[in-house]
Amino acid sequence: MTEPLSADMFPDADCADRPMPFRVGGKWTGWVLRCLDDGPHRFTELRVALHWVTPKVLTETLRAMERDGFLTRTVHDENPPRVEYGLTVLGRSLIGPLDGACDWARRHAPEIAEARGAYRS
Amino acid sequence: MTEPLSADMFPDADCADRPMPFRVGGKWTGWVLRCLDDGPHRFTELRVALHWVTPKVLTETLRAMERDGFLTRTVHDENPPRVEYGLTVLGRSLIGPLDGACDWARRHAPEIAEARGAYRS
DNA sequence: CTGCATCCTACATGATACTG
DNA sequence: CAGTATCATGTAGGATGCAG
Repeated sequence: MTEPLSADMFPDADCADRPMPFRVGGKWTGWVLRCLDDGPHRFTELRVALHWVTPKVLTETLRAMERDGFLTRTVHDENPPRVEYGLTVLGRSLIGPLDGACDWARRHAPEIAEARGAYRS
Repeated sequence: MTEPLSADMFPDADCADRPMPFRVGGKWTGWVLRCLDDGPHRFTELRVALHWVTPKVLTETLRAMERDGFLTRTVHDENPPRVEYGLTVLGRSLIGPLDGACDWARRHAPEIAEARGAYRS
């Protein structure tokens, strides 16, 4: 596990641009869950995968998820410092409903696009 | 169908106060879905059930849902005017994932509360 | 590398008053 | 009844720079 995360893990056409009526926590919480699904990863790895979110926002997201028990933050006492974030059992349990929401979005995105196109006034 | 909506349809203790990491659309979208699940209802009925949301916010929510094809707006040409909002098939299909999210929240709310209590620093 | 401090903008939400 | 118009506010999200 813990293969390095790809910067193209979330190509725009397939994720951000699709009308997604569901939100999990903050704007980035769902994506962090997906990033950590295969094992722990580091701060900068997450930054790259999440299209260079600003460190402030990423820190806030991670702190909130840690506070709610969705992930753990592990500091390895090395130089240079290494910090790893990994999902807890509770955090992992979020992935089921998250998948349900994503499946819905995948299946019904065309209908939403059509409805928006047909909407006038 | 279309029994009048109760003002206590969403008692605070059971909904708004529970930590809910999921969001469907805007803040009120999920609650509108629940209100319309049993059939069409009127603007003011929705206002009452949703704890007297301001008309501006309710209008914005309903317009957005209409635009995305989740509900239909029907104007009955009477006096006084009567407008009814009802779910489309697409809107109804949102209820499945919504239930999944709510079930998750119900089951794991205690763990989140515990994690928040244990969180220090 | 990690992530805090500061400042800033945009949007979501809301209160209040008014109209056909 | 079913909204619209206007104004106000809080918070999420982001840009930039600096520190351990």
